[in-house]
Amino acid sequence: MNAVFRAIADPGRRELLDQLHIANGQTLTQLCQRLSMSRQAVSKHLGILARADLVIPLWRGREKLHYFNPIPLRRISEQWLDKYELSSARALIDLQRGLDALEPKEQ
Amino acid sequence: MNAVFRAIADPGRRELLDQLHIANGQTLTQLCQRLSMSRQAVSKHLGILARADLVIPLWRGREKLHYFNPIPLRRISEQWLDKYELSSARALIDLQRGLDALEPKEQ
DNA sequence: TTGACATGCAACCGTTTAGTTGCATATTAT
DNA sequence: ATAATATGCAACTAAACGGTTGCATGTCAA
Repeated sequence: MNAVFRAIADPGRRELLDQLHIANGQTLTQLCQRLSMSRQAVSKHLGILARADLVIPLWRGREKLHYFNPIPLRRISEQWLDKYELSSARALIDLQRGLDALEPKEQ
Repeated sequence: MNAVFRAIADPGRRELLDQLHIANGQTLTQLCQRLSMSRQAVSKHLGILARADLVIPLWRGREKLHYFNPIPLRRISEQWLDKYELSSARALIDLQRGLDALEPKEQ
């Protein structure tokens, strides 16, 4: 799961996911036409996304079509984010208590 | 929002969030006792988490209590993850189509 | 079969990152 | 007042990262 977190940490790679979200199954050349990144840069980013399973490449002759895979993001959501989401009210109450114990002088 | 993505990209910082999730409002010294990280390392990580608003520090005398703030994660969830979640079925169909157009020979 | 096209690979460079070490500051307790 | 405690700050190092350049490989089309 760490590979996914690292992969989505870069704005360029998130932009890349957005592109595939708009039009799935694009080639490397198509992607770098829209993204004002060099081919090599895009290629490296796609490699990182593929290693994180966020992108699945399919060879079609000399072209490599890139497909977005939503499963890793769902795992992040269910196995990580939700844990904090469920107790977020509790966390905010804790914070409020901390503030209450501190602020009386500042009134 | 980029600061949040970068903040949660590091496993040590995610561990730190987990600690605060278990017990909110801990001090720097308490946190590095449980985490087998040096004090300076934890301190730097807390700085990054605080700059991303994931942690809110409150001074109490010479102690600094650290509170987890769930709001940025909720924003990630609602303004970023959900976009992909909603169209995840579509993405999987696209991928299946790509596979179908390729695999007949491999049967 | 040859030239154009799509991509990969490897070396390199500058910057950022995570982490350490050493010292400084401020607060509490004796 | 002084010693112990809690934290901050600055400089430094090693590794990772994002990006570029140059060349190699494989596929299609004339």
